[in-house]
Amino acid sequence: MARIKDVAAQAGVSVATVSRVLNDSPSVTEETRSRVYAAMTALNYVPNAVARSLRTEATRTLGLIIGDILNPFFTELARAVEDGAREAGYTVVIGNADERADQQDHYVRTLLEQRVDGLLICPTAEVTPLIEEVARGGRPLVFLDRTLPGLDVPSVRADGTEAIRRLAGHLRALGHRRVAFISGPGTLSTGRERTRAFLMAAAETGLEVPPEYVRVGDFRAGSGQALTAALLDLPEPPEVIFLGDNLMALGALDEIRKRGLRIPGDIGLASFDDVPWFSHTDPPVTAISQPTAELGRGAVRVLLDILGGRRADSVVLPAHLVVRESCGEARPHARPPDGHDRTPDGHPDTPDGHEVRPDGHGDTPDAVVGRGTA
Amino acid sequence: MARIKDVAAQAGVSVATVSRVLNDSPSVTEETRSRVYAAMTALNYVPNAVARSLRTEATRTLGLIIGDILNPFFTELARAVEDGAREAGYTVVIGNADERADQQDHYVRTLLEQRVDGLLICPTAEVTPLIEEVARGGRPLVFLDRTLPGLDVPSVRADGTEAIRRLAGHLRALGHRRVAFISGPGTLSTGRERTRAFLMAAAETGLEVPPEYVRVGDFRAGSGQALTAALLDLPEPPEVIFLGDNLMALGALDEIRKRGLRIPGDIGLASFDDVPWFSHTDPPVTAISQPTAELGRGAVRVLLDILGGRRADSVVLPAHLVVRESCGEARPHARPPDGHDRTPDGHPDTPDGHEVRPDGHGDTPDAVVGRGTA
DNA sequence: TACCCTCATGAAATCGATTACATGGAGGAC
DNA sequence: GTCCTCCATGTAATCGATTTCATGAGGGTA
Repeated sequence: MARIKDVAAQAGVSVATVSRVLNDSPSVTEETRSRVYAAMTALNYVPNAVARSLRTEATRTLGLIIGDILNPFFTELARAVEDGAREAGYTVVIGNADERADQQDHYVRTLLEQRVDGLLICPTAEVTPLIEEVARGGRPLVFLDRTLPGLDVPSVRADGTEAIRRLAGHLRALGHRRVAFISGPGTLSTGRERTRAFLMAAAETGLEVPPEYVRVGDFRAGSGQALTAALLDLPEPPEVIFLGDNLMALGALDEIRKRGLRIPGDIGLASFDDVPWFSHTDPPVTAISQPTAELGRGAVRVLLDILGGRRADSVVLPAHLVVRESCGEARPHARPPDGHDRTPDGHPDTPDGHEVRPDGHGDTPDAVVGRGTA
Repeated sequence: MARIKDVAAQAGVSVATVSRVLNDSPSVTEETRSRVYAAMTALNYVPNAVARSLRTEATRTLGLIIGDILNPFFTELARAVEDGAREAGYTVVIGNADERADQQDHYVRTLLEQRVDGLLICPTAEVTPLIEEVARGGRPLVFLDRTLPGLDVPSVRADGTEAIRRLAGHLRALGHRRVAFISGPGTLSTGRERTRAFLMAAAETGLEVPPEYVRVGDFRAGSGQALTAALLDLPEPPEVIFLGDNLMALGALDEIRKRGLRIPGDIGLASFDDVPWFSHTDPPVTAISQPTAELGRGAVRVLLDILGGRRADSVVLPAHLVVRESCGEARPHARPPDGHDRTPDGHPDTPDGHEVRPDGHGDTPDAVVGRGTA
């Protein structure tokens, strides 16, 4: 493979000049420049980013560690991160923690060895010694989606409190009283926050939530299914089950379908996270939609701010309730022959403040910014 | 950041010795080894993979270029590739071509600059000059899912011919005659092969497929929706529409739902690609399932074979028909109170040879191997 | 013509690891 | 006691780029 030295020889110049051409230095004659370009194409020269990085101490690469690559929320997030990074000329290396702290740490180590310029982490557990070391070491680091307490690391995440409050109101308005919540692990900030928000909203709204109605899953399909089964087997099962993320909702759908129960007639269902196919299930699922794209791009922006030596603020974006039919929204029996059978589209904010959106595509929420982490 | 030189000083040895410890060389005293380890932890030493790669000419990194990161088929594929690579001690850098040849080439260039040890590419278009150069240059390269003609590059892909034949039989058995196909671009091997397989199967089975029933989409939701609309607007619309991939099926569902048509009563639907949520749509979608995990891990294995200097064979794995309800399978009107409302689970191969699988989870198919590409 | 300034270019050090080769001490054989 | 061997360790070259500093040609001015 051709090296810069070969290009220099072919063009009859020094390696320094070739390097200047590579880096668009202004102090190169137009004539020399074109001779160098000619040599590069003649030799099929591909600059060696490894050598460049060794010298410049920069890889123009960002590391992203997500919780679970099979979770569409994280893949959407990853896509947004990639988009933002590419626009800024960065490559992204993705690590899949598979919701395991050891695997998360494995990727942190690998990415540090690879000398990524900065890290975006969706932390999978509580503070590990390695994460703490990275944070204290002052390495460019941003938490995404989830945060860790006690570290001075900016974070970019969504806040579902208001959306959950609206969901509670929606359920109450439909006449439901007994609502269960299957949350995520208490070791994750998202798990804790959603539980707290749900309990608060339930109390405010007057929903009945006995202790056995609050279960802790692991944000994966299996636990959603198992815990749904447990709830359905209670002497007095809930009228509605609210799932803490889209994978557990998938598991819940499996369990409900397996039992031959009808939604929302026999059991109502709602989910945190909105995914494209929620509008195609039987029936479409009422969900809380996170501004995934804005989260991903926002996190890249914050990280690039740190890399650029600018001040980095944490970002909190609101999540939105998307009402569909899975909690008992009226479903017309006769469909009009010519078109929509539900509320028409086009950002219709209903009087009680939530969004009725049969198609599941989002709008751009406004950002709430604050300094550092709690 | 601590360098190998600092560790050497701290441990009172030379850098060569530290390097030997890093690389598990046997010729280091146990006592020296532990002194070096102590120094490394004391200094929080993280080896610099950039410097190592420059010297060893190996990055232990594989490049993967997928067609579209929003397509669950490709994200599943990516996950399988990552799993396989991690087990072998490799990191994967993913590039998202977004189904655009220029973006694909952009990532090829970037990955070459990063000196990945090998490339896995799901080619997004016909042979570009860059791809040809890479192939001719003898760089470790494997095509995944899609292939390109005329290049001596091994490929790992699924063959849907038999599954499509079974789908045709299934449709015929249900009494359908007029079946339309929305294919992928003719520039992609998968688009061409699926069209050819469908036309062959239709002819064999006695389905009516006038030219206006065969449309060419781009494997993305938008085209699935638009082309479904076009088919439904025909003077004599088809009884069933078969979509060439899961994203176009999503678009078709959107269009059908928008028009208030019922599936399968008003229009039947089937899809190439199976995704987890197809069993939760209204109604569950009959689909052709590709052995995604085996494809991804198989491709890594082939690439590692090339890297290890072993002979590399192309791999072709069969796809499977998964019958659900969207083409007219009988749906019970009364559900039993205690459980399943459809065919029971457990790998039931029905007499006519296809799999009836309400849950959408797969089995391991047998591999068909052959030398090189066509 | 002499002097100085500008600017394009080149020579060589450098980044942090690996590794071929050199070295020296311990131990065994005679 | 001498010599040879083996083996743990050290010295220094190397990978391919960037970058600092030196250099010399060319041009403008007095």
